[in-house]
Amino acid sequence: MSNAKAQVLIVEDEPEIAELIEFHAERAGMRARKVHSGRIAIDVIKREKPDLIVLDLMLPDLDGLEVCRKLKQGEDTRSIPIVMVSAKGEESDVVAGIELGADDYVTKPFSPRVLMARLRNVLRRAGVANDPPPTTDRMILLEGKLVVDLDRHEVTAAGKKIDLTLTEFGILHYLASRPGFVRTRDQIIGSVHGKNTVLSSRTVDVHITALRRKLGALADCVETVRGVGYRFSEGATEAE
Amino acid sequence: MSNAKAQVLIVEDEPEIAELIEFHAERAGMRARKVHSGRIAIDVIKREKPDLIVLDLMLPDLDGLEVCRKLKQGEDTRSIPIVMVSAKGEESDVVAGIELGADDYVTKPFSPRVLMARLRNVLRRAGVANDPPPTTDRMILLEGKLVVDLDRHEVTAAGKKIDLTLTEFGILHYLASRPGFVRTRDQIIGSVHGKNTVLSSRTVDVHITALRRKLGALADCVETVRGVGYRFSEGATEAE
DNA sequence: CGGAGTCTTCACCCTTTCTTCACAGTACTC
DNA sequence: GAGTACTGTGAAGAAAGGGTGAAGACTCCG
Repeated sequence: MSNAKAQVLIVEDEPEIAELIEFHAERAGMRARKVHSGRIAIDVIKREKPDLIVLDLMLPDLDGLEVCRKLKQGEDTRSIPIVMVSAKGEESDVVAGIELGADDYVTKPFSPRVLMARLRNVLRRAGVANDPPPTTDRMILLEGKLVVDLDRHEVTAAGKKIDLTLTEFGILHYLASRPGFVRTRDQIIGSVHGKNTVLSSRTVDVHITALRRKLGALADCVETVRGVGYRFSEGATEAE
Repeated sequence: MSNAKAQVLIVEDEPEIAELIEFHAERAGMRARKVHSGRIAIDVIKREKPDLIVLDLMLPDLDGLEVCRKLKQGEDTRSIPIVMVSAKGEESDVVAGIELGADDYVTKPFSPRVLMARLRNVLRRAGVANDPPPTTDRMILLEGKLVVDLDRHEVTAAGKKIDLTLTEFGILHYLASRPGFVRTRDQIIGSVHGKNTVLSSRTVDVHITALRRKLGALADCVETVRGVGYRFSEGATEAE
C-alpha cells in the first residue's frame, strides 16, 4: 500500500461543481484532476489509471453510464472504484450504475462533507492509502476570528492578542487544529502532556473554563459536547 | 461483487413450504437449494457458503436457533445473512434469533411476495455493505437524508443539524449502521451502555420517542417492529 | 527561602439527561 | 367487537455531567 496521495479523476461538465469537488479532494489530501467530457475521461483513465473516479451521470457527449460500462469492460480499468454523481430524479440511472459496478453515488446537490466521506470510504474499501490531511501548519487561521501561531506561541482572537498559559495554549491549538471534531478529555490531556499521563479528567474542565474566560467574545468557539468532550466550533468553515 | 445468481439455502423440513420458497426464489432469479434438517444444513453451508440462508426455526433434529448460533460462531459462516421463518407464537424465538445475529424474519403463514421482498433486501444489503459485522465508518450516510458523523458527534437530518443527547445519538447510530436490520431492545441497550446492563427495556421506548420527535420529518425512519424491537427504515423498502 | 504564576484536585451547585411509572393509544387475536 | 398484548408518551424523581471558586502543590526565579 503506497503512501502517496490518492489520485482522483473528476468527470464533470459543470466547471463550478468540478472545482468544488477538486477543492475538497485536495484539501482531504488527494491529488485531483478534472475532465469535462466522457470521451476524454476514458482516454485519461486508460492512460493514468487513477485510484478513484468521480463520475457525473449527465455529460455532454458520452453518457456517464456509458463511461461506466466501458470502464468495467476494460481489463485494466475494471477495478478502479467509481463514485457517481447524479441529479435528483435520476434514480433509475443510479441503480443502473450500481449494477454496472459503480461503488457508490451521491445526489446533487450534495454537501462536500458527504461527498468526501464517500470518497474516503470507497478508497478505504479499495485498499488505497490516502494520506490524512497533515496538520503540520505552524499557524491556524479561522475566518479572521482566531489566529494560533505556533512559532510565536501566541494567540490572537478577534484582532487582540491573548495571553494564555502553556496548557491553555496547547488545548486551544489541539481543538482548533480540527475544527468540528470532538475530543475526549483523555485525548486533550494526552495532547498536552504525554500519552500515558494519569490525570483527573476534570482538570480539563478547569482549563476550558479559564480558556473561555480569556477568549472573551469567542468563548462560544469552545463547545461542550455533553458526555463526550469538547470541540472547536466550526463556525463558518465550508459552505454547503 | 459477483454477477452470478445469488445462492440461497432453504432450511425447512416441511417439503411443501420448502418448495414454495424454492419456486419463488428461482423465479426471482436466485439459485435455490433446500435441505430438511439442521445438521445437514450446517454441513452444506460450510461447504457451499451460500449468499443467504432461509432458516425455519422448527426443525426435526437441530433447532433453528441452534443452527443460527453455530453459524455465527464459525469464522467463515458468520457473515452469511439469515432470514428466519417462524410459526406464529414463536415470537420469543424470533427475538432470540435476532439477538444471535439473524437479520430478518417472516412469520408463517407468509405471503411469497413478502418473503421475497425480504430476501431481496437482505441480499442487497449484504452485497453493498460486505463488511462482516460492524460498520467501521466514521460517518453514516443515507441518501442525503441523514448523516451521522462520529468524529464531529453530530447528526444532520435533511440538511439540518439536530441536537441529540448521548443516548439518542448512540441509538440512532446503532440502528442506522445497519439500515433495515431489526434490533431488539436488549441489543439497543447493550449497544449504548455495556453489554450486561440491567435496564427496563421500556426505557428504550422513551428514547425512541424523543429521537423521533427530534428527527422531525425523518421520524418515520425509525420503525417499530412489533413484538421484536426497532429498525432504521431504508426508505425505499418493499411494498406488501 | 519567599513569591508569582501555573497546574491539579476537591467540593458544591446547577442543568441536562436518564430511568421508571402510569396511563393512554393501537395493533392483533379470537 | 371485545380482550389482550404491545407501544407511545407525559411526568417526576434519580443520576450524571459540567461550570466554577478555592485551596494546596509544584515550579521557576530571584
